[in-house]
Amino acid sequence: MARTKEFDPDAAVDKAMEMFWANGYAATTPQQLVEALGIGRGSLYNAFTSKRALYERALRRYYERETTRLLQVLDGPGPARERLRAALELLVAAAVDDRERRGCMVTNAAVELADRDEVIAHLVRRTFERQEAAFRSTIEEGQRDGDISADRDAAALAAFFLTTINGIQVLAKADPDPRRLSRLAETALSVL
Amino acid sequence: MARTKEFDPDAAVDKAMEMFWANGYAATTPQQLVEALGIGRGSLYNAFTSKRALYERALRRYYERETTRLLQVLDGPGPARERLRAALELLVAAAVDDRERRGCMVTNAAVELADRDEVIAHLVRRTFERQEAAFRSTIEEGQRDGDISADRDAAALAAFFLTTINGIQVLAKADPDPRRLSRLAETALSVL
DNA sequence: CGTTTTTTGTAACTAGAGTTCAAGAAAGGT
DNA sequence: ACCTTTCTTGAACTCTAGTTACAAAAAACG
Repeated sequence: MARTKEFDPDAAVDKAMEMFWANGYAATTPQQLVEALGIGRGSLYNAFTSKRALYERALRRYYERETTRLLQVLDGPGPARERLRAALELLVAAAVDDRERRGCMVTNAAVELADRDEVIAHLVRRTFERQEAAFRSTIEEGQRDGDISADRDAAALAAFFLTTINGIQVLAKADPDPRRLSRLAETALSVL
Repeated sequence: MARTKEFDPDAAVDKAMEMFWANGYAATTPQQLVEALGIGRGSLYNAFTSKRALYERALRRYYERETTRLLQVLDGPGPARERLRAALELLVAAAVDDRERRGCMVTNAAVELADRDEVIAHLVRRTFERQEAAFRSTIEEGQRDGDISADRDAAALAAFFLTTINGIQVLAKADPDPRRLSRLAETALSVL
C-alpha cells in the first residue's frame, strides 16, 4: 500500500500545542512549527492541512490533556471546601511555576480568537462549561454535606469560580507574584 | 518655518486604538491602520515610527481614556458597597453592549503581549495597580463607615475584585450572556 | 515672496507568511 | 519484480507585512 509516516502525528500535535500555547495563534509561524515538530514543511501541510487546522487540533489536545488536572482535584476525595481550595491552589502553583508565563491556553484562545472565530469560541465554551460543571457538583456536594451553606445558588457560585480562575490567569500574565495570587485565591474562597 | 500636519495625531491614535482594541496587536496590519486612520503610509510611519510604537501609544491612550469610568464610579458618591456594585455592573453592561466583543484592551494586552514584552507588561501592571487602588480605597472607606466588615483585609479584597473584573472580560469573550454575567458580579459582591 | 522644513503620497524593497508542488522513497499487494 | 499509494523533502510561489526612500507640495516665517 502506502508509505508510512515517519513522525508520530500525536507527538507532533503535542509540540504544536506547546508552540501555540506559548506564543498564541497569530504570532506562531509555520517556520517555527516546522522546526519544533522536526518535520518538513510538506509533511506539516500534508498531515495537518493548515495552520488554522493545526491550531484547532492543538487546542483540542489541550482541552483533553491539560484541563483534566483541575477536574480531577474537584472530583477527587475529601471535603468539598478543601477540594475547591486545592483546585485554586493548583492553578496558582501552575501560574507561579510557569516561567514563560504561557498561562492557560484556553484563556489565551478566548481572548485572542473567541470573538472572531466561532469554532474556537465553541471550544472555549465547552471547556468553560466542563469546568463550571465540576465546580458546581463539588459545591452541591458540599451543600449536601453541610460543608457549604445550602442557601447559596450553586450555579452562581460555580460561574463565579470559573471567573476567578480566568482572572487569575490574566493577572499572572502581568505579574505572577505567588503571595498575591495565593491571597487572592483565599479571598475568593471566602465567598463560600 | 515648517509645514503643519494635515491630520490630527490625537484623533489618529484614537482610531488606531479602536483597531488594536478590536483585533489585537499581531492581527492588525499597517494596511488596516492606514485605511482606518485615513492617512498615507508615509504619514503613518513619519508620525508614529512603527506599528509597535503606535500600539504602545494606543494602549496608553486607552489607559487614559477608557479606564477612567470605572475609577469615577469607585471614587464617586454613595455607600461603598453600592459603588462596588455599580462598578461591576458597569463592566457587565459594557461587555453586553460590546457587539464586537473587543473586551478590555488592557486585559487583551495582558494576555497577548505581557509575557513577552516588558514595556507592555509594565503598562498593564500600572493599569491594574490603579484599579486595585481604587477598589481598595473604596473598600477601606466602606470599612470606616461600617458598611463593610472591618476585619477583612482591604488589600486582599481589592486584588480579588481586580481578578473578578478580568475574569468577566475573559468569560464575556466566549459567551457574553447578560444574566450570567450579572449573577456573577452579584456573587462576587457577596464576598463582602 | 522665497526659503526652509516638514508633510504627503506613491512606489519600492526585503523578509517572511502560508501554502503548494514535483520528484523521489518506503510499504505493501498482486 | 512491479504497481499503487501515500509519504518525505525541499524548492518554489504568491501574497502581504512592515518599513523605507523619494520626489512633489505645502505651510510658516522672515
